[in-house]
Amino acid sequence: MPHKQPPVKPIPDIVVGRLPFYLRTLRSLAAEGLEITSSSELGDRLGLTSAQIRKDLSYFGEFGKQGLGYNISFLITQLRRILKVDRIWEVVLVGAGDLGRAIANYHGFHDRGFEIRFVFDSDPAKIRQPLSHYTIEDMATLVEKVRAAGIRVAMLAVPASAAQAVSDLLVEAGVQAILNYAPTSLAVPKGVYVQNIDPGAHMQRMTFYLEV
Amino acid sequence: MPHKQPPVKPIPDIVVGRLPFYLRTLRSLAAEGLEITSSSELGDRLGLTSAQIRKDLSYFGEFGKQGLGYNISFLITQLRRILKVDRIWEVVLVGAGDLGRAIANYHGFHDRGFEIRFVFDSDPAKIRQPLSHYTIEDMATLVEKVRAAGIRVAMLAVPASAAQAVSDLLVEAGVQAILNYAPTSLAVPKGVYVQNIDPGAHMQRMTFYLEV
DNA sequence: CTTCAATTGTGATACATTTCTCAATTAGTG
DNA sequence: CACTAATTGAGAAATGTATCACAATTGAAG
Repeated sequence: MPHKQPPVKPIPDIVVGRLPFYLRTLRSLAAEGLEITSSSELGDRLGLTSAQIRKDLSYFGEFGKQGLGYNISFLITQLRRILKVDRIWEVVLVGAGDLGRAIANYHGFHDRGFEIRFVFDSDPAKIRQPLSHYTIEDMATLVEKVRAAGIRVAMLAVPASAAQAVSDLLVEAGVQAILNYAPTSLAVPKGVYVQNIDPGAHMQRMTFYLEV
Repeated sequence: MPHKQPPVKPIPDIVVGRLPFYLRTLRSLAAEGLEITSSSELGDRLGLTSAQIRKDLSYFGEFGKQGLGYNISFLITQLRRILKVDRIWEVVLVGAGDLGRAIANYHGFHDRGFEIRFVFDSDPAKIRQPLSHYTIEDMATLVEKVRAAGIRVAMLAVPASAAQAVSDLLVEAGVQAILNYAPTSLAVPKGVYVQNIDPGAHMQRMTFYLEV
């Protein structure tokens, strides 16, 4: 009945990648007023098999009760701890174009463990202008400010042509995790994690399957 | 020396998912004025092994020349054909909030095979307002208009709470591919493809790896 | 108190994906 | 024309991931 402690073996990255979706689904179940769920209910909601969900969770411990299922709020707590979002990470947003603006105005990150602390842009016409409840700052001051604040997580919403240069600045400033919205590959040193968001790539992945 | 014809065996979806990134990288090489590349150059740019790139491409034919590499513009042509983006797909965008606005203003989709044809929202304050060079239309008219236009691809940029209902409308209208920006799982019938974009999930995937 | 239905966690198995390796081919060089 | 260096395509091997299947456990019902 005691649940085992943290990772003993390396966790497959593909498993890590599913955990945020488990967490998201659990929160939505909680919001519906449920207290208990099962691997098959989660699987149905997520389009995965129940076995996969149980196996994934088993990398981290024993969170369920045989015959009963999982206590939703307990599992939420565990997943938040595992993903290290049982705290708020300060984030730097670079790029105050349409996308940067949408990101700055989006209030869904806070619940998931993130809070934008700075917004930078290099366009003189934007610097010192307000954006959401931030003030856009000069990208020339990025390294010092980000480093001084100890920020380790960034969102990159600049044009592809500028992305690598900005990425280099972020790394120089001590950033270790970059969510890259620019449709280009970033070269970063070991120890820096990059996740890419490329809607065009997703679109093209779908058209492959459409009969013409 | 002849290159083989289209898929003879089922192509792993994970391979399909990488092709858009190969295409993106090839276009960027072409933009740099290069005419020839190799699997190792592509691999370096993409952070993949050369063997993986050769193996992936080999599902579709023989596009390279031993000793020489790949002709960039030829490979671009082939990938565009394979991904069926050697044409323009008309797309319906649902949701004219900050994100919908950013999507409507983004001009990067056209080059990759997509053109927004309609923008819908349900907010009376937005209906009939201009957005980029579109006019926001009443979501109540979505099914008829999308069906009449024969549109098969959608982008969904509405709040999570509305996403499933809108998805149902899109499916009813004949849409077969949905790029879902809402942080919720969609239930769709077989034959409808969904790709999810969830920046929060990407962020949480990265924090897992950060030492505290 | 026994039986039952539900459900977990996990070892074993099956399946999928990546990497390795190398024969074959190519263009360039002397 | 022979040699060399570069590079592909693909079978074989290695690795990684998902599914299966079932003992163990739980709470509820009778």
